[in-house]
Amino acid sequence: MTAPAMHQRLMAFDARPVCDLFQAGGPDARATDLESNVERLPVSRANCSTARANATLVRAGDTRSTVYALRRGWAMRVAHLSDGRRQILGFYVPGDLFDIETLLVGGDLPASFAVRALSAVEICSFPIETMRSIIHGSPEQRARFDEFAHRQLAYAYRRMTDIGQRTAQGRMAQLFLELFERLTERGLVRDQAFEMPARQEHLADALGMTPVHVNRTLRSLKDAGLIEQDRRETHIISLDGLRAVADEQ
Amino acid sequence: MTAPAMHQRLMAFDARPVCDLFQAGGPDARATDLESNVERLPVSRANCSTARANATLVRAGDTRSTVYALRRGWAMRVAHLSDGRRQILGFYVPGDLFDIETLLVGGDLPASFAVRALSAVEICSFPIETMRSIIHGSPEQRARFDEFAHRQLAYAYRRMTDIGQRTAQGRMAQLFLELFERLTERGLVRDQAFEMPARQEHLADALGMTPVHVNRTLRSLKDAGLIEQDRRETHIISLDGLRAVADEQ
DNA sequence: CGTAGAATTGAGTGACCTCAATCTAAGTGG
DNA sequence: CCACTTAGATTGAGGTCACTCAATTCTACG
Repeated sequence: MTAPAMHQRLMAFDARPVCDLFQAGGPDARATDLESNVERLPVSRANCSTARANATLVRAGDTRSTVYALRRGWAMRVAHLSDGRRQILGFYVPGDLFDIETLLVGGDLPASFAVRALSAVEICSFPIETMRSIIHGSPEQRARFDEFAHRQLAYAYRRMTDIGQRTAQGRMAQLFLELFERLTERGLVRDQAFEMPARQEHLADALGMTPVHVNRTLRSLKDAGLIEQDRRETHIISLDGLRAVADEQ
Repeated sequence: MTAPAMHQRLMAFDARPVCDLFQAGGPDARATDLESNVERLPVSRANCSTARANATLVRAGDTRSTVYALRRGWAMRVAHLSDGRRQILGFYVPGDLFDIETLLVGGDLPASFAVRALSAVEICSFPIETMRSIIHGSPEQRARFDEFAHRQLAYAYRRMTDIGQRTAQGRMAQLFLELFERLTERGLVRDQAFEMPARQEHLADALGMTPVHVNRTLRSLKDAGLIEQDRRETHIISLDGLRAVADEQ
């Protein structure tokens, strides 16, 4: 399929629902059914695909012409160091758009950081030009996108503060609270519990600590009666307690 | 002065040169004279003001209607914790625009993080509406702004990686290299040396370490013959050596 | 000079790391 | 249905990087 033809096909279906993802998702956007927010996106299945855990979705250094929506599973933005160390810059959960920063750079600037699947994922790709025309077409869409960019920056700043200033327990609590909020917006939290495919190893790389220490930190949070973990589910027992730890440490 | 009147006055002078600040500043933008890039901005002096070191330029929680250009001195974006700890999220150097993320949020969302003067500063303020109309008026300006936002995010991600993964020496080297590059773009580097008003205390808060340890880390970099510090000047002796430390540690 | 802010240095401590072993759960093939 | 495998979680012991506290020296500036 030639590039123009693909462009045309994607423009054909109603693109508006996709852009609902831009919405920050206020209280009224909360869904009662798990993943319903994602499921109701009438996206053409043709441009959707799956990838297994650990697959590289966006390679650092590639020039990009696509943005993605994550429909199932988790993904992560990763900075790799030459000696194998890595920093997870952020997690993407179902319903998130990713690599959308591409839209911010005019030319064909290469991606600075990779995006990799954390679990098995189902993603949906859109030509950058489609997205760009959507954004440029309407001030409201533009505003949503701007707010999206602003959010990314705010999350990065908060995580930076966590890693730089907080103890292991404080960082962990902050991360759980962030995920709790984001997943709540997406309707992916039930009874203060949510599915979390991230391994202790991932938490370690996201919070700037070792897997071993993540384990001990989690234990202390469990012993304090703040959280529980069962299988792949994380349960927040005491939201207030977790907030206290997050603030103080 | 009423708000509309102020708006009108600011729209009167040629706003284009101000927006040159949006330019990333490629190799051809390099100036030979110190601060000439900043000095040649024909900005109305009427909306310029000065502040002394440590003054709060943007308070966290305030709703904002202004963006700023930094003409002299350094400023910093700061996240404050309840118990007095703080994380410096980034430094602003002469020629930088700041609090411009305001433009990203449509409503009157309050600023998430404060901006404070690091040294005595001279700043220049613009009503947000002026900036907004400039950006919306031209695709090129819009693209410059987008690239600006993208840069902010990239810097934040890099710093996060530094704090999370690198040793004290690696972080310090990375920071010096970033400042070196940015100040070079602004023509504020001469003989691989630049003026740096940031105290060890500031470096500590930016890199997630204590002032005492910053001191010892600086000493080790000096002893290794990588940098020198004299008065308020920081001199990069071995750019390659510093890069090696930055990459490996 | 005298004073205050900043930098420097020493000594002791603790949070977090490293290395390495063990345990658990969930496949997988016979 | 059960050995076998493997990824992940857990625990222990010991080391170290960076922190805390506190004293001293330097530097700028009135």
